Amino acid sequence: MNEITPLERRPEGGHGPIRRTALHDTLVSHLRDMIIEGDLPPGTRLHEGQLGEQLGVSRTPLREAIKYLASEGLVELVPSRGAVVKRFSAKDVKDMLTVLQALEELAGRLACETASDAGIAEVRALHDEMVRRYKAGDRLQYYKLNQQIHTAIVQLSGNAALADMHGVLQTRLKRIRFIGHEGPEKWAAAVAEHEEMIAALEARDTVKLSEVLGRHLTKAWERVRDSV
Amino acid sequence: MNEITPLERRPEGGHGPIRRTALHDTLVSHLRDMIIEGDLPPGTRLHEGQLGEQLGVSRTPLREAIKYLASEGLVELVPSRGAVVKRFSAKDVKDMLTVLQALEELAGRLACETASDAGIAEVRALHDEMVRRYKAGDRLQYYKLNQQIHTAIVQLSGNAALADMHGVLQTRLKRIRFIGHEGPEKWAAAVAEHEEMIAALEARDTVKLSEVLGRHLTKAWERVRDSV
DNA sequence: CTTTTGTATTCTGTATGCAGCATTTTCTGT
DNA sequence: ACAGAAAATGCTGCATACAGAATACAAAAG
Repeated sequence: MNEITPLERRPEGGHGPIRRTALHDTLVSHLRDMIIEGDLPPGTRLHEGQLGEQLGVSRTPLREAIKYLASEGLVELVPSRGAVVKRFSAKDVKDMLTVLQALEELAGRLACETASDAGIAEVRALHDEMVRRYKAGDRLQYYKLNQQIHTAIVQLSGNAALADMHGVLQTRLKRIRFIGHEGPEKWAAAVAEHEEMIAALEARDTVKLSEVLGRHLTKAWERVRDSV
Repeated sequence: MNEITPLERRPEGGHGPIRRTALHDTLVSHLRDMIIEGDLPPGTRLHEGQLGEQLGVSRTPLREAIKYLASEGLVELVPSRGAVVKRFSAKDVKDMLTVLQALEELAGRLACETASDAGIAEVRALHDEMVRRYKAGDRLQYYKLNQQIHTAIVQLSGNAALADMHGVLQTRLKRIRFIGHEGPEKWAAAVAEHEEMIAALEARDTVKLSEVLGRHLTKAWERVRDSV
């Protein structure tokens, strides 16, 4: 929950090739973060004038970013009334996890078949780092690495469409997972599942990996169900 | 391949509750159709000034619609150069079909478990209508009903997220399927597969339905692979 | 004849302005 | 005092205007 701060514009006296990062992209990710991190809770009306002023941007690019997010499913467009941050019911979350499960099972299968050894090693590295963060009790970094690992496995599948769909759902769920702070024993269980995942991946055990990924998400539902 | 025509604005003297359909939605579907039907072939730059004039709309709502479609994956945003209609490689199409297959298998499973008898009857009705069109040799209507049936089955699953993801992929593939005109024997095979699908659904045979849907999409790849 | 550089044009990116709808507040009649 | 209507306010939706970047073209140099 941060303060709403103006967007960082590119430094005026910056040297080097003045890499003009498109405002559109910046705005989109900024708004996305604001929604995920709870600065804009579900149900909030996105007030164009006000929000634009806070971010230091005029209404036009802001509106374009909002339309983009609407297509992504993070906000809802109400005719003549602007945009509202979408609210997900418990069933919505469960449904999303069900689909995510199917997607990750597929990703696991494909990854075992097509991933390079180097790619698998990278995932292993992420995993080891995550375990370190877990042991250090660093929840935020653990959470981020956790997401990265799932994303990385999906990337290993080499299927762009799969990565797309997975990314959309992952984003929609980020907010939920962000608030879902499970207790120590569930947390330990989650880490253990991850350990199994990596082992299966390294052994290229298609069936096993698929199974663990599926189980992992079934449990994920139990871990977040009360937070919704 | 139609001419580019101005958007239909709502009739001036329309009676009844003047249902103000938002221009945004109209524009989005219009552009979507133009891309699917090939009026805007892959690689085409979406020229804001020109396109806006042809459609009778100013640049602002047009740009918003384009951003929306970009998020949907139909167009690509190139910084400082506007938007380009996305081009899908053969691998892209195959990847999309792979994911679609996983999603439809899931949908089939869920539909068998949760669909109402009335819902199944509706799908059956669509199917019968489709067979009629097939026998009449009406390709366009056959094609549309075909898509509707798949969408309907996904709807029966009662999983909104699943329907979303399926819809996005379905839309991206529409253009490919639109051009893919398979020969009579493959067409007949597709219809036969559909018949199996409906039968499995009516019998609520989870395994069978899942299997047929999967097989159907494997064959779909063979049917369109040459069109890509 | 080829290549390079300067200039002009075109298009995108952003800001602002105006009109219409929604909502809220205020006024009037009972 | 309360209900209904009318006015006023605020916001969205769309159009237009302006500034900066990219490209195309042309002229000049090698």
